[in-house]
Amino acid sequence: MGALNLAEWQKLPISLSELCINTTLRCGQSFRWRKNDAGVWSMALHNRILSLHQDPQYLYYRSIPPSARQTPPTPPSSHPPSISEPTDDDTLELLHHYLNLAPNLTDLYQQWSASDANFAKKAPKFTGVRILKQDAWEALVGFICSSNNNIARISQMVHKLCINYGPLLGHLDDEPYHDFPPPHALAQDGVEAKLRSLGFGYRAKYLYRTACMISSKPDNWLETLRNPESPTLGVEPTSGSDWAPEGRPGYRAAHTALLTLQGVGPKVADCVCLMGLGWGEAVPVDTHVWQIAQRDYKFGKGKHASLTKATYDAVGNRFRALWGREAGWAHSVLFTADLRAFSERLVAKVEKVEEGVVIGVKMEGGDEGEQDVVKVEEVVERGIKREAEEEGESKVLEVEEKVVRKTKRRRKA
DNA sequence: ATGCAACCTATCTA
DNA sequence: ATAGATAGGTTGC
Repeated sequence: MGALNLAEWQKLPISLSELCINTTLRCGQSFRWRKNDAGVWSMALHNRILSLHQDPQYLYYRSIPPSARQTPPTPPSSHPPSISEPTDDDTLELLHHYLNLAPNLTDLYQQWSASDANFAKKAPKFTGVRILKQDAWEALVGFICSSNNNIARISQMVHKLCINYGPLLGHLDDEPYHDFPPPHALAQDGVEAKLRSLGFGYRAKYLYRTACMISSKPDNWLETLRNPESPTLGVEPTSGSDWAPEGRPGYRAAHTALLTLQGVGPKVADCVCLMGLGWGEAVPVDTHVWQIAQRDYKFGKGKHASLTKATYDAVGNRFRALWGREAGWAHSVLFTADLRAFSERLVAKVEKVEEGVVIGVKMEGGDEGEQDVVKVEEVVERGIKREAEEEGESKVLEVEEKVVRKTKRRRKA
């Protein structure tokens, strides 16, 4: 962890409340970031390899530009003489855009907390969750892969797409980094069979057919569906004349257009709207969000007993009415809180341990009461397995196992 | 308009 | 140890 020479990195002052890459880059938005043992996140992006590291004061960044590679794709003479190589300012601009740094996340969290007690309760453990501005095509492909799937396998599948169909940009830590393949690369004969052999399952056909459909449209078709408001500043009142719980007309139009693609249903369409097209009000209702809607927002009964198309829209409208124009951002915070990969943050905090006896246990992130004691106990167990794989903090593990035994006795007492 | 089985696969769960 | 459920769903009947 400590063998990083950060002196050679560019840095940007930013607080963990405004951006937490450790949460944002692995909460199921983007599937290509990889973290090494030194805590450096890397990904091929826009013809370069980008690396990130964060501490409480700064976001550190650096990129391996095309010029550092063996064979530049374009001769230097084709560039204007003043800008012969990508500069670090260029990278900063790219970062600012990709990480979507314009909106003030702290203000937004405050707004959502003021209008929703449940958000106020859950959010403090999951600050700095920011919606990335990803490429729309990449988001589309990634979320077509996401159906009936888990984040680990989705990431693996996207990686295979890049390896097999994306241009090689270079190496880092002896590993190849490929850029994301363009639509025409996936619209070739034989792609479906190849993807099946690579383990994509029934999504192989969806990807091939959607790639063909996108390739047959004008090049900028996806871009025409984008939110034209360049940076979405979220601090203005959300009850403007153009605002409705259904969302803005441009968002509805984009959503409808995306539904015509193979393998794209309402949930995937909303993921692309939110993370690829800049529509902050898009609320993807997946299995997690549906659970949340039932548990914390009184859905799941009467008219909205099951997740039909009508219920899907009702859930989105409810959250948009509650959280406002950046409802999709707030949704992602609660979604992240529900992910198993982050369940360790809901673990009860051990105040003191003496001779194997738990003296005090403080619950965080849940209601009081018998029901939740059982819930937390389950979360603790999953948290242990998770940590054992990733961090290997043996002392913490021992303590938490004792917590498990302690709380287990209270099961259904 | 709602309900339902089928769809690929790796991992978790009981 | 092993069948069943689940993981950021969509499709077609």
